[in-house]
Amino acid sequence: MAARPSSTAEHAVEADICCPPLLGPSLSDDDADQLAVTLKALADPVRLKLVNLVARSEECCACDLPELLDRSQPTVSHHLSILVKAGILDREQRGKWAWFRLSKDRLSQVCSALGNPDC
Amino acid sequence: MAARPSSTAEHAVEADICCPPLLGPSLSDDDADQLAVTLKALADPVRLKLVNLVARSEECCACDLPELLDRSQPTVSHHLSILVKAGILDREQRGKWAWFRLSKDRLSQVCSALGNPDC
DNA sequence: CCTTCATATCGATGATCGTCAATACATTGA
DNA sequence: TCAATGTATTGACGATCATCGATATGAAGG
Repeated sequence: MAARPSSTAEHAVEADICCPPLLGPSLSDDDADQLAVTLKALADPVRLKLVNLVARSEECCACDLPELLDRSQPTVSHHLSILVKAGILDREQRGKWAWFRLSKDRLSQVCSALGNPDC
Repeated sequence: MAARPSSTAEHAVEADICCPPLLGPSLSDDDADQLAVTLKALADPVRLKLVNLVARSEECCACDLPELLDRSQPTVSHHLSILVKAGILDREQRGKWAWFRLSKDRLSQVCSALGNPDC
């Protein structure tokens, strides 16, 4: 043999109907781009800790975060804006303070896009 | 008032016990770093399409991927090695061809780290 | 061996990213 | 309106990244 390899697994497209798009049917260029944008927003240690802090506290005042993260105020503000732009956090202005909450929908979307492990 | 803001939500740490680490208890620096590494590996459109292709076909020969992804052979090889190093794909050499399969464990880990939406 | 061919590595380049100091903007209270 | 203060934006810098052409590695067949 050695002409051209063919998979030993017969069932090319099978099961996994419950888990679009990553484990499910074909992933379009647009879907891949969009999912990558959201994952990029999460793929940073400082932003993960931000999400974790906000999730644990139900809501967080921006004024506390530079100290908690050991980062400068501009850096924290930068990361917060990325998370808000990605739809992962919601921002609310109260007087001169900015409060942030988790927007759980987006995290659920990412989770199901990665394929529910219970499939 | 205006001395120092305090959250309007009384229950600071609550529920979400089922979903460590992102939505659960405190996320350590090491956990944040490790999760960020895995998410970075996924946070690229080409790599997402790679994972999707492999997942849909049960296994994939590297020889087909440059054409399917419209990328050069070195670029595809580079992305594959990142996914293998991140534990997302498994590599198996068969003769002169390299075959790749999904290592579902790692995706499940990421999914539960992001917090199961069924909480 | 030697050739063929699939894949990996190297080197380079342009783009994006994380970070901070400096500065601008916005809200409050006097 | 002015001073104080919380937050966002700007500008810059070093680091990392995605990409490809050229080249090296490695396996199969003659």
